[in-house]
Amino acid sequence: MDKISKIIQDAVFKLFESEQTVQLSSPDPQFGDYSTNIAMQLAKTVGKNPREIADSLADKLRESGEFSEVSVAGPGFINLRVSAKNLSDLLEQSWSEKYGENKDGDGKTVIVEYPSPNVAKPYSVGHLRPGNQGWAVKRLMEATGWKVITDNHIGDYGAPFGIWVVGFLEFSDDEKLDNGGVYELGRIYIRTKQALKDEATAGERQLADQVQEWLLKLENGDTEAQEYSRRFNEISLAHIHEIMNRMRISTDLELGEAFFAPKGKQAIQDLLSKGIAIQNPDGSVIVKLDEYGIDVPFLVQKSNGTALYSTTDIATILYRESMWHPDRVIYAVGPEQQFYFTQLFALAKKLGIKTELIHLWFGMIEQINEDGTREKMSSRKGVVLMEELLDQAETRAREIVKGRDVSDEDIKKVALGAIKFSDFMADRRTNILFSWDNIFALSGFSGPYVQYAAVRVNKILRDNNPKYAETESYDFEPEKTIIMKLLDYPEVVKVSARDLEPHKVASYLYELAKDLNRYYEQTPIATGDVSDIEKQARLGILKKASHVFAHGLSLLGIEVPIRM
RNA sequence: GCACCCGUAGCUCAGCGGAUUAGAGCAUCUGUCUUCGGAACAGAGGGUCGGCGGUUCGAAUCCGUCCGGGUGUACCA
Repeated sequence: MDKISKIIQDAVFKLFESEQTVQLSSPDPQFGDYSTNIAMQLAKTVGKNPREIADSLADKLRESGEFSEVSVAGPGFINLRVSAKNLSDLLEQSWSEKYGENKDGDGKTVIVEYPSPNVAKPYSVGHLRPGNQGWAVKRLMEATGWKVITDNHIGDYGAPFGIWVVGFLEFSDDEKLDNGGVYELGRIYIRTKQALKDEATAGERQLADQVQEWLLKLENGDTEAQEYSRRFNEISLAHIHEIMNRMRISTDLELGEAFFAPKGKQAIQDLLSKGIAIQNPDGSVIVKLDEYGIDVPFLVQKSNGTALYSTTDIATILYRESMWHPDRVIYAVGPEQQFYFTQLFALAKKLGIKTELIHLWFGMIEQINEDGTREKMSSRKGVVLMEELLDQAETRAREIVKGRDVSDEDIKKVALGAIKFSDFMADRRTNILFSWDNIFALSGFSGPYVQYAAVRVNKILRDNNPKYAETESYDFEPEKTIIMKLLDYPEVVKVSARDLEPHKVASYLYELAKDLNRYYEQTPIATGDVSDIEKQARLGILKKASHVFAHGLSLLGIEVPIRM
């Protein structure tokens, strides 16, 4: 596509001495393979009517000999056709082992933070998106020439700890905890949150005070508190790692809030001494951000002296700055924290941090109520756990392949493919309505549909041993749609990485899969009376398609099974 | 109140660096089928792109405004 737009660009320059960038689009096939509305865009600056401009450009483009057909339509669209043979040559020229990747990142360093679950409760679908999309963004950064460091910023500090200890002492015991593990911790957490709520409505704050006391104890190095913290975190971390393993995501680092809390306290002292932060009479510490248009002061330390999220996050920014000098940091965190992050980023600016800080937020996962309204999924109403989701997906995948020779490994790939792909169906910011049928979709716009197309391609390649062939005499006409689609891939990766929108890769892969399924339906590859040249030429295209499938799916954290 | 997000087919969602006839999946209906693997393919019906106004030769897309829904708005994370 670059090459084609460059040809037009040159023609535009020669005729009108304009450097207006040419945008190509894919029109309805009846009009052409590519089209551009450059003539309309030039009309104003050139001072001629668009139709006239289009006509003279079209003449010039015909002279170039690169197009099999050039026509002008409507108010001044230039529609172009390129022969399949030319497109095939173009693909061959731009092909490499790293087809699709680029160097846009220029070796700069980016830290991607995900999935950062809290230790307080079992891993729920609430953290599906940060983990899944965070991983995809990491992969996109890698594919576009960034040096990537990933960090699991675990929520292993702060209020949840206090809530746990209070709840554990009040509603649980050693035996229950030993038997229930992380699920018992989850129960304790929910139960205690409820008790705190009831207490608050009754105008009391006994439990709330106890929660804060335990936090203070922990910060002051009380051995009992530290022992509780160690015990609870150990249980939770093992669980988090198990789920991340099943989701096939990992991070380079795992520096949680607990790690940064002491550093945070120190950082706050520095801010105070520099006069950036202000201590209120009640002991709490704030930073004013009026000059950034934010009139709510940023609370960075509670009145009882304990740390909160902002405290540890400031320390995290400073720590990363000193360790890695990142050019960019991406936080894969839910949308509820948008305001918090605008505050945090404003403070970073105030501290002179130059790093590009990005809050990669996602639409919420909602559930549908009986009255048809939608509502955010919450622990209060009963969340779906990640473990449950993975189990169910595997069970369903297993039922489908019953009686076929499919490995357990492959079943898991399909199950995971279904879950992950469904998360990429919509734009990152769109709220997702949780439904078991959507998330396990096996046909239509779904992970398994794409995986299936890839598996078919690979099977044909395995059975037919593609080898280099002289394809000069072959016109590639039946493969034209697929070749054009394959030519689009690098641009898709580029834009997807630029916008941090993995779902664009997903849409693309679906379209490629669809084109391929249609292609098999009407074009024999290695059956019937297909000549050797045809066969090898077709296998050559399939080989490239196979690469793009594997590459694109891997950007989404999805693997291609052997059989399914 | 203010800030941000959302409103496109019965449902779930694309498209929104303007442009030739607004797309996909699911659901419904009809075909293809002794398959290089049917988790497939071909086709049908279904839309005042929330309302109004503006910019433009041209608006689902940009701007304004109103309506409806969601989220956030310092001692939670």
